[in-house]
Amino acid sequence: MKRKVTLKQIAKELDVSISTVSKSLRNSLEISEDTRLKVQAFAKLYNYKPNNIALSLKNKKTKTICIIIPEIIHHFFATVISGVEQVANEKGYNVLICLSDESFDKEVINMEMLASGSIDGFIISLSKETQNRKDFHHLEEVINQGMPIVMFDRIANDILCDKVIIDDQQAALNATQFLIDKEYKKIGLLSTVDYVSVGKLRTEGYMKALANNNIPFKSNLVVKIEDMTAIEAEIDQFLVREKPDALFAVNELFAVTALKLAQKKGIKIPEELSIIGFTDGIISKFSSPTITTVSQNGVKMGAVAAQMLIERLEKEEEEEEENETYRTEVIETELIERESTL
Amino acid sequence: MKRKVTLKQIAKELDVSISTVSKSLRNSLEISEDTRLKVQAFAKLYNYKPNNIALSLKNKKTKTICIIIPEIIHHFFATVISGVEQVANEKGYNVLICLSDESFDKEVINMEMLASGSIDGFIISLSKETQNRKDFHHLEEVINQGMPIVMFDRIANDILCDKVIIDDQQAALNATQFLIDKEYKKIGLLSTVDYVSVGKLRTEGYMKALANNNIPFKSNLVVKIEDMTAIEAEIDQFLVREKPDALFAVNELFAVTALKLAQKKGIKIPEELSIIGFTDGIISKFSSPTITTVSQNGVKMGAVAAQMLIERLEKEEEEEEENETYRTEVIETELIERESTL
DNA sequence: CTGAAAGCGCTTACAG
DNA sequence: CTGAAAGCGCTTACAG
Repeated sequence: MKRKVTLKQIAKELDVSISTVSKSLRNSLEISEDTRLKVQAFAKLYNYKPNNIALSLKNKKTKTICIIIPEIIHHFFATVISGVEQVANEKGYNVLICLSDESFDKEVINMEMLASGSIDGFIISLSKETQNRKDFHHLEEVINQGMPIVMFDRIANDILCDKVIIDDQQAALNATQFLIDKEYKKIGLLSTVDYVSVGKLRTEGYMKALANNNIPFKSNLVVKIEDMTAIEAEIDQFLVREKPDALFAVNELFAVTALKLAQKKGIKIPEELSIIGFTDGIISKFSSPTITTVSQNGVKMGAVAAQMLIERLEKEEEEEEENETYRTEVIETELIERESTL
Repeated sequence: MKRKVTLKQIAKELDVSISTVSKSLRNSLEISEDTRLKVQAFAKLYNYKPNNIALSLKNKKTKTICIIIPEIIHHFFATVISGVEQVANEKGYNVLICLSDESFDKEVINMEMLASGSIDGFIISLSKETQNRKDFHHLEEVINQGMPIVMFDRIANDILCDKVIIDDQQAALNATQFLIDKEYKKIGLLSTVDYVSVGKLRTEGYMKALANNNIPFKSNLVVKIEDMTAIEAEIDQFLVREKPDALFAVNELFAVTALKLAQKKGIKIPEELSIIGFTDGIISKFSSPTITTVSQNGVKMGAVAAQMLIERLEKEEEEEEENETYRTEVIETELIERESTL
C-alpha cells in the first residue's frame, strides 16, 4: 500500500531541495528546464498531488464553502444545493453541506466546528428553532471573525450580510389575487406559525391581497400549522368546518395534504375546490391532479447565493476595505398553473 | 473586526510560551494549576478555538468524510444522506456531500480533489456514466493510497471495499411474485438500461419470478428506458401496444409516469392496472392513488455505510493490519402496499 | 540556478 | 513546572 507521496520524498529521491521541487512543480522560471522537467516527470510517475490541508494552512483559505440547510427532504433545498454546487464547482470551490435538522443546537455546533478554519464562508437558511428563539449570536460571531455569510430563504433581517430571497409577500399576494380574480368567495390559507419568517410574509401577502380587493379578512379561514404530526387532523377539521372553495398553501406539503383529504371526502378538484401551493417541487408535479404552485426557483437562489459568497471571498483578498455594503438579491417567482385550479 | 485568535497571540499576551498555552488548554497536568486556569480564562475570553486545518495537518486526519451521489433530486439519495449525517455527527465527523451529476468526469474530479488530504474517507454511489464505462481507476487509486471507501446502492463488484446494498434481485422477485399471486397475466416491467447495476439486478429478479412460476418471459413486456427525456413517449407507446394488467417499475419516477399516462387514457388504477414502484419516496406517498412500492430504507443504508467507514477509519489507527477483509452489508427491503395495487 | 530558512497553527517528546 | 525544538506539507522571500 503506497502512501501519499510528498515534496520531501521527491526531493530526497532526486537529491535536490524541497524548494526546488516545489518551484519546479509550479513551473517557476527560476529553475533550469533540465531540473524542472526531471522533477515534473518524477512527480507524475509517483502521481504526486499537493496536500490540500497544507495548502489551506499556508494560504489561510480552503476553497471550500458550506451550505447549512434545515433539512434535505424538502425538494426546495435540494434544488438550492444544485445551484450552489454548479457555481461553486465552476469556480473551483468545494461545497460542504450540513443539515441543522431544524435544530438550533445542531446549527450552532455545525457552524462553530466549521468556522474554525475548515471553510471560507457560509450559505445558510435558518432552522425553525433559530427563527423562533431569535438567537443569532453564532452568526454574528462568525461574521465578526471576518468570515462572510450569505443567507437565503429563511433569513434574519437584523443580521448584516448578503441575502438572497424571493419576495414572499408579493408572491403570496399574486397567488391570492389569482384566486380572487376567479371570484372565489371563501379563500382559505394554510400557513405555518408566524415565527417562520417566510410563513409570516406569505400570510401577510394573503391578507394584503384581500385588503386590496376590499374583502374582509376572516381569521377562521386561516390555519397556522405548528406541529407537523398534526397536519392531517388540522386540515381535515378545517375543510369540514369552513368548506372553502379555494385554498392557498404556503408549501407543497400542506397543499398536497389538503388535496388528498378533500379527495377522500369526494370533493372534486379543481371544480369544487381550487388549490395553489408554494414551491415547485416534485410533489406538485406528480400528484393527481397536478398542483398549481408558486415556483421559488431554488436552483437560481443557490446559484446567486454562491456567486455572492465567492465574489466577496475573492474581493476580500484585494482590498481589505472596511466600508462593507451588503446586498439583498430578490429572485423572481412565477405562478405555474396546473390542474388544481381552473 | 477581530480576527481569529491563535495560541501564539495568547502566549504573547500572557508572556508564556506557546507550548505552555497549548498544554494548559489541553488540561495537561504538567502545567501548574495557576497558569492553567489563567490561560484557560484568557482563551475563553478571547473565544479561542483551535484551527482545524492545523490540527488536520498535524494529526493526518480531518474528521471529515465525503459522500458522493449521482444527484440530489432523487429522494432516495436524500434519505441516504440523512442516515450518513446522523451517524457521522454522532461520532464527531463532518460530512461533505458531492454531486457527480451522473458524470464520470465530475466524479473523478471530485474524488481527486478531496483525496488530497481534505477528507478521511468516501461513501459513494456510482454515476451512470461510470457504470457504463466500467472505468474505476479513480476508486482504485484512492484505495491504493490507503483511503477507505464504502460503496452503496450502485456499486462495482470488482472493486475491493466495503459495500452496502439491498438485495435488488430478491426485492424485484418479491414484488413480481406479489403480482403473480394476484393472478395478473400480462405483467410489464419498466426498467433502465442494463449497465445501471441496480436496473439489471431488478430485471433479473423479475425474470426469475416468472421462471419460478413457469411463466414464459416475453421481451415485448419489458421497456428499458435510457433517455430520461423520452420516458413519457416510451411508456405511452408501451401501454397502448401491450395493454398490461400489471406493472413493476424499477424506480418511482417510472411508476408515477406510467400511472399518470394510464389515468389520462381512462385506465382505472388499480382496477384495470396494478402498479408497483421501487424506492419509497415522496412521489409514491403523495400521488393519487398512492403507489405500492419496494422500500429501500435509504436512511438505514446511509447509517450503515457511515458506520462501516468510521469503524475502518478508527481501526486503522490501532493496528495497521494488512489482511484487509471487506464486508458487504445487505439491507432488508419491504413491500409497502398502497392504493395502486389491489 | 539552487537551497536554507521562516512561516501557516498546532502538538508533543525532550531538556532543563 | 516551563519552554525550545521538531515536525505535519507546503510556499516564497532571500542569500548565495
